[in-house]
Amino acid sequence: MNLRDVLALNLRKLRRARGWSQEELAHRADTDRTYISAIERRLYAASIDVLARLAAALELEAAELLRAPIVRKRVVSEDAHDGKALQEVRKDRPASEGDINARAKKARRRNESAAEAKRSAGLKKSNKAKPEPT
Amino acid sequence: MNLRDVLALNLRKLRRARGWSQEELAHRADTDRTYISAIERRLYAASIDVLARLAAALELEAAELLRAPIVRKRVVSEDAHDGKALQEVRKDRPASEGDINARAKKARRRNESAAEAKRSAGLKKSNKAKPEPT
DNA sequence: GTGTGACTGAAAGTCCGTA
DNA sequence: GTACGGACTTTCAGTCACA
Repeated sequence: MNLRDVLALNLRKLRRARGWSQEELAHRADTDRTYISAIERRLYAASIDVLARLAAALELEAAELLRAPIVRKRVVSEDAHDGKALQEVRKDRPASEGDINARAKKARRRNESAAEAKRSAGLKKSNKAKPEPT
Repeated sequence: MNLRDVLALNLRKLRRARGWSQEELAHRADTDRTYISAIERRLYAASIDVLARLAAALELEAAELLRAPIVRKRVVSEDAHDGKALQEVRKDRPASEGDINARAKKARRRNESAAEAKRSAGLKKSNKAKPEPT
C-alpha cells in the first residue's frame, strides 16, 4: 500500500463522509473536478501543496490524509471491556506492490559503484540502520 | 507554516539526528543529492511518491514527515515530575503566510459565478462548514 | 456524479558542475 | 557538507469535451 493508495482511499472516504461530490471537494480545495477524480484513481502523486489544500478543505491535518486507514480489531477476550477494548491497528505493511510509476526506478539505476565506494569510504559515524540488499 | 516548511524542518532534523549528510539521505531515498538540498530549502513541493521514499529511508511513517514539529513545553509545576511532565504541543497555526507558488492561484481565478450558482443550487445536505469569505 | 482521453503550461525531479 | 546554478526530462496540475 503506497501513498497514492492511502491518499486515494482516505480522500474518497472522507469526501463521502461529508456528503460531498468530487466537484464539491474540488471547489473547496481550489482545484478541478477531474483532478480529484485522478487523485482518487491514483493517477498522480499529488504534491504536498495540493495535499495541504485538500486537507484544508476537509478541515483536518495533511498528515491524516497519508495515514493508513484504520482497521479496528475487536478484542474478543472473555472479560467484557468497554470501548477501550478496541485496539487500533493500521495496515501498514511494507508491501511489495508493483510500483505504478516507473520513473522512481530511474534513480535506482544510477552508477552506484562509484558513488557507493565514495560514500562508504566516508562512513564513520553513520549508523547503517538500513542494509538495504537492493 | 505550510507543508513545505514542515517537511523541510522535519527532514533536516531527522536527517541530522541520524548523522546523515544530504547525500547519504539522497542515496537511501533513491533520489538526488541536490534535490534533498532543494527540499530542505523549500524550493519544491515534493510529491507523495518521494515523500514515501524519504519516509522509508528514515524508517518512519510518511505522515510523520508532514506533522508540525513538536515543541515540548516543560511543566514548571512545584512538584518534581519525571519525563512524563513534558507535554507535547504542536505549533499548528492556521498561518497566513504569503504563498510561495503563484501557480496555485490560477485555479482560484476561475469564473465562479457560473459554477457557484450551479453548485449551490444542488446544495441540500452539504454542510457548509467553510464559508470562506475570500 | 464520475471516468477518461487529449491537451498544455508549469513545476517536479535528475544530473552536471562550481563555490 | 552544503548551497546554488544551468540544462534537461518527466510528471504534475489544470482544463475541456465526451461518454
